[in-house]
Amino acid sequence: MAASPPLASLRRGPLVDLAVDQLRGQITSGAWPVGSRLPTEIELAQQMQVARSTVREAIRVLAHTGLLEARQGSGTYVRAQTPDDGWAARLRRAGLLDVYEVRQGIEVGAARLAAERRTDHDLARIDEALARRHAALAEARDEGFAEADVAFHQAVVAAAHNPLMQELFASFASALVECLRTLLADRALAEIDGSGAHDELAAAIRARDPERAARAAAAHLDSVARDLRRLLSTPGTGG
Amino acid sequence: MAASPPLASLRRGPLVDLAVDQLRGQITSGAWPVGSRLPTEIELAQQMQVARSTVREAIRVLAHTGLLEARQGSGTYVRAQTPDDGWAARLRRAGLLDVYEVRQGIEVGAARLAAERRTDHDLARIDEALARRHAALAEARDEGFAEADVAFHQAVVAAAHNPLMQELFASFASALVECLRTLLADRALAEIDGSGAHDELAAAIRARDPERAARAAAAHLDSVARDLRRLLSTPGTGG
DNA sequence: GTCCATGGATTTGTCGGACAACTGATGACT
DNA sequence: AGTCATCAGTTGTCCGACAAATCCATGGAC
Repeated sequence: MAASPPLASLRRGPLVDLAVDQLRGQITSGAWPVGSRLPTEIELAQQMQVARSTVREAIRVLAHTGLLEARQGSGTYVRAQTPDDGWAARLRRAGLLDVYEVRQGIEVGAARLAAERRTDHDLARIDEALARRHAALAEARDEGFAEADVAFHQAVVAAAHNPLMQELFASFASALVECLRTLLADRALAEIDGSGAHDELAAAIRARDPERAARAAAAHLDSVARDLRRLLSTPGTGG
Repeated sequence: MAASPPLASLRRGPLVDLAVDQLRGQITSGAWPVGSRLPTEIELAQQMQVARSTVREAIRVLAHTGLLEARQGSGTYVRAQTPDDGWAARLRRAGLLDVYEVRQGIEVGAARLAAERRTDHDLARIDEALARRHAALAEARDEGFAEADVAFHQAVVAAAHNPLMQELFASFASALVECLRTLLADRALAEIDGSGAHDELAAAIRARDPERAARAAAAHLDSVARDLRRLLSTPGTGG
């Protein structure tokens, strides 16, 4: 189970740092939602094949950065999805288009890596989000659609198995939701779908075809970026 | 219920948090100058009247905020007097490959945008850095080469006119220099040039050809990434 | 004299177990 | 029904042991 050949080399550094990355990955990827309770320290230690003290040091680090909160006698809970340093504020000050352009670059690279490194578990998460997205699209539920769409992209990035990428993307999430809201305010839900671009991306990742995945991601993100540019350049909607 | 009793409990919170405060106080107050070595974990435990594991958790927290650095077999040292902000903390701990992969995504996108938005001034900066890079290459000056190379890429990103992208890339700079150093330690300077990939990228930006610029950037970064992966996955050079 | 390897001492990294402190819920008693 | 004691579960802290990495002094080869 723990043998994942194509993954990052084991023992890159101290075990604690690896444990921190792994736990943070579960949070930033959305696998552990805000407010949820983590497995007990003993269970985590068994799952990661390390001692409880190692898990404790990792949890303490994340608790000190604001991502986790440990309550004695009760358990450890997810407090936030991204650290609350000045990085969030800087993002808020940046323009939507600037954020989207950076996201574009990251996600195209993530799509390529995801096609190379995805596990079956990654694929299941991607498919699950995609199914939710389809359902919301069929029922024309805007808010459900936005949530599922972001979850889909987050699952793709998670499949790239790059902690830094994952965290960066997670901090973009709120801005991306705002992008979607901006688009939804102007256009009908059906126009945003991108004519199955998401299905194509998922299929490419399933087929482990990096170039195809990168093309699918680039095409979709490009078209959305064009829409966003046109929309934001016209002084139509104040907001 | 939560009314604080007249006798404030000696334990304001978990012992570890108190230990963190105490250690941080020693650093921020200057009692422990930057670069100095801390007492051993056992000595600290005796001085604070806590167990070594408690001291360890506290040290780990401060290490992750950038104030301390623990070196196995050597000791724990003061790394900075104030916590480093933003992404610096996260980047320092991330693997070189992770950073490079994110950089890859950003710079390919930046190359495309640069081809669309570059001004004559941007072009001049790019050409100037490229000339310095060529000169350093001809004279086989490693350090000058690394500096000029990073300056070139930074100029390309600047030409994209996306403040967020620029800031993000700037925070990568130190990690990129380390990537270059890793490569230079293994290979000859001539092998790194990439057979004129930089000239091709500059030419594409000059010609305002986004797709050609993106292709040039992707090709170059991909080849370097492959070298880096091969180098970092083999335990050949002990760093 | 200079250089290297070599082995011991030192220090952090990880492990496993034990008990205390606290929480939440269950069940007994009034 | 309400109140309280009890108990299992979880985090907090402590302890001891060994592994891994580093530092340094010692000594031999040249």
